[in-house]
Amino acid sequence: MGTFFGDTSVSTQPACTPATIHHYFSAESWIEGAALDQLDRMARLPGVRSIAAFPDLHPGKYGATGVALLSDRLHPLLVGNDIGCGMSLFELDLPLRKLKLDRAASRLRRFDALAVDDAAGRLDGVGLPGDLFADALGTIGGGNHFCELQAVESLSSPVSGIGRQGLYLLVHSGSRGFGAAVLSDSLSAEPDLMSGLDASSPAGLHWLGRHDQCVAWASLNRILIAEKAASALGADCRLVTDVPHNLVRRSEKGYVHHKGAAAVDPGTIAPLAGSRATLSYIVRATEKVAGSLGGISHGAGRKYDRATMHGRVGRTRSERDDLLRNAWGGIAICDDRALVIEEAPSAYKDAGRVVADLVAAGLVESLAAMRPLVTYKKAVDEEGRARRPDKPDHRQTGRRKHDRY
DNA sequence: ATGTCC
Repeated sequence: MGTFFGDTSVSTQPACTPATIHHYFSAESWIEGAALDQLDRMARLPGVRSIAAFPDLHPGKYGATGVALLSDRLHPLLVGNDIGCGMSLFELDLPLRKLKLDRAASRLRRFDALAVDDAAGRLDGVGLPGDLFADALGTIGGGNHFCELQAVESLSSPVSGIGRQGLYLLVHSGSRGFGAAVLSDSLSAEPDLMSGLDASSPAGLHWLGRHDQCVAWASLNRILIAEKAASALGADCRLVTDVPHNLVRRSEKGYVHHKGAAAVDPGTIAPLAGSRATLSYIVRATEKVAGSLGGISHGAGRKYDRATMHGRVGRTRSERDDLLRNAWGGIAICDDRALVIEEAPSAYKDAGRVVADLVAAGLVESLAAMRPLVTYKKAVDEEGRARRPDKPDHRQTGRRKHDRY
């Protein structure tokens, strides 16, 4: 399966008028040329009417990430494999003054491996089959996914559910193997998926139905991750806001595809993630998001791709250790050496710059800045295996998949 | 992104 943008067959199709591309970023936000090229290609895909591009725009596998795209055909490739991926913010019933950072970090070190209590019942509770990828439910996954303990660094305006003395969990995760299976099934059934699907065709209806399940699954997944993390800390958590950024929303105008663009409505409170060593933000969408197809940025956006990061940072053990601490005394938990490098804070743009562009465009008001205290990425056990609950290990032979610390 | 290609 090649990536679509290497295929010239579509760009030479009889030209319909390319969709309008709206840029919601300023000259101060550096945008990679490859991402702008991808936007031009996306604007020529069948059925695409208009595109909103946000300041965290960066190149992706099948198209640029950081966009909302209105189309009258469905484009599963533009949503990608992690259907339903999003950011959820939770408030802990544990005050900041009671936090012992080192103890919290050691408790969180084990939390991802905790089993979910009554996964089948929880799936059933949101209208999903009780056996739907139940083993993966409540797990964070890899790549840029995380669960982060945060405190308020500054509060620009009062927000219900957010206070200076509180502690918060920001969870970034998606639909794990489920979304990946949905995309791969669609690719097998329709090799020319780059042309999109008629939404009323059997394949289109099938993808939409599975998509809706992924969105519900991913949302539940973030809740269960937070519940497990809260429980590891001896606390309860309350959902403040849940905002997906990989999905399709139906509108009267067509299908709005979100790829790494938070799906909001006027008034939605949305997290905008920085990195494990920089501030994240809480913003509120304004009325003007109707003009940006209901999209805003969900994070800082990548500045360097994963491959480029190798060699740039983390050459020595001590450099890698430094990558796991931040200026506020915060700690990142990541036993996977490659992930430490690929997700280094310097791989990301400045989330503050992203917020400033969105504010300047009138799309959001900034409510709060949040500092990272403990960022959970991945832990491995003594044998170098990822911590997974109730999973027999089939990888005992050969060398370890991940280097340990 | 992915119980990720063996």
